[in-house]
Amino acid sequence: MSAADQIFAMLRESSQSGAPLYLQLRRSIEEAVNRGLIGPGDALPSERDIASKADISRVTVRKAVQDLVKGGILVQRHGSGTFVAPRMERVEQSLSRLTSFTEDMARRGMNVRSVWLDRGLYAPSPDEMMVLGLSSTELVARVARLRIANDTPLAIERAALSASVLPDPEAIGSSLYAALGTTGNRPVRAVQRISATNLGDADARLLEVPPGVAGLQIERISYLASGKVIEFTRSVYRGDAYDFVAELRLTGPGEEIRP
Amino acid sequence: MSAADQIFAMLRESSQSGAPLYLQLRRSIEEAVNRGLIGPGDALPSERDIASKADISRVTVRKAVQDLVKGGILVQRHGSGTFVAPRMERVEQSLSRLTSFTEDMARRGMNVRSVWLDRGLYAPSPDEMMVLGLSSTELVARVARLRIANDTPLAIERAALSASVLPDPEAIGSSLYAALGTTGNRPVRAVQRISATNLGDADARLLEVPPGVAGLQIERISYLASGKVIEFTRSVYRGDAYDFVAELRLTGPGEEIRP
DNA sequence: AAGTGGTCTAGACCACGCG
DNA sequence: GCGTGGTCTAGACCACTTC
Repeated sequence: MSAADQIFAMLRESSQSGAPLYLQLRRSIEEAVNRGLIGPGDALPSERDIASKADISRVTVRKAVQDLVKGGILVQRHGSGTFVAPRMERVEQSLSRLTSFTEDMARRGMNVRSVWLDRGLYAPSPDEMMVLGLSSTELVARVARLRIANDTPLAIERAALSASVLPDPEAIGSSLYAALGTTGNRPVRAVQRISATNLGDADARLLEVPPGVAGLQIERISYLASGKVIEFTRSVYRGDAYDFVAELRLTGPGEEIRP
Repeated sequence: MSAADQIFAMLRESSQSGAPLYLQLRRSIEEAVNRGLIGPGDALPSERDIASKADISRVTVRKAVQDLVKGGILVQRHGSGTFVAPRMERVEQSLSRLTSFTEDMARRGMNVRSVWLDRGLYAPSPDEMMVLGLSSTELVARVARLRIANDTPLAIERAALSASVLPDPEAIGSSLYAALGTTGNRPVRAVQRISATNLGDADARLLEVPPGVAGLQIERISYLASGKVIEFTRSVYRGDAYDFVAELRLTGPGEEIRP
């Protein structure tokens, strides 16, 4: 009995449950993956094969499979087939220290590179005017990068700075902060806001995941020692590849704590 | 021209783009919402109406609408209709202080309550044995709560503690930490790991969101002053309702920073 | 009872990949 | 060329809400 046939066996067992067919099928496939009957990289039968063997329509098979693709369990390659998604080892990043993406990854023995998505001077958006304290006649420097580790895209970083501190975005080498440091504009403090979002089409394509999977959305505002805002960065991280780690402390004795 | 008709106008304009029909329709609806032509709470035409007016099949309409539901733009109520999702004001939570959910929300003037999902003593899972340092003959106390603010479910918290520090989980009042404090077992420090995930059916139902929307998954390990692990909590937060805020600092002078 | 979303079907054509 | 996933159709029945 082939591994994939286990799926059909489980399906038959659940066939009197009254649950929708696509749910029964979805659970059967999920079970087969969780039990290791089919492992990462293995191919599933084609949608048409599943449909005919399980005696359900291809539309219904697709609904089950699509759900699992969006959940990151399966991956589909147009013209090629449907496969169990490779297990992704997650990367941890500290939430209490300003660290370098490049160095962070290098310390983990990962091969890192970036792709420029955008570098230039623009008229500021209302958001940027507010946060960076720009007037509508000033310009904003935007730099956007796709961060890649071991050939896996991990994050999209879109930074905005006043053009007065970064008049020539094209001149940045591999490090934005190094460029800022040469003019004494290196941030010493930042505040980050983290939330979850379903990735849109554009971001999903860049990060090589199906649209709709969960991602971490991060807004960072960086400050100079003087307290002036220097940088406003909006980033999107792959939810399946990233863990952010934070340490919580009691700030004083006698503090009330009831989580 | 009714507000909803704007959708069809936009659809006709994009009809020569060559893009898939469901994408054209999805974008038209998204645009109408973003431009405020239809606001939160407003009803969309029924799937059948959209299908006939736009001269496409209902299956295709459903694909477009489903995508927007999973993205949190629309909500559907079985038997009632499809509506623009109400704008959710996000709640911010600090990532550097151990704070109380109840107090945090009360400070914001929100009405808070919890629903117990589980309270009891169990044989520990391998995870729990590892983290809490239990042997397989010891028991683990599990307490799980659904956190609700202003009648909106915000989070599911599932805590695990050694039964030796919480022998009677049923005896907890509204505050786990208060119960721990009476025996001198109140944590003073915690480490959190944050990631993003698509919510599964069970969690999505509890949080009253459609399955598959993005949520924040948080693992917290809490420590006593002695350094002993006291609590292991796995939580799931609604991604559309929560922002976690962290402050980053340079830990010392001369530190390398190149994000 | 009428209208809504939820599920399901059988069949079609297109776009992509692989040998 | 052949098999794969990607899109689309027209029609059906069920389950739920609302009147």
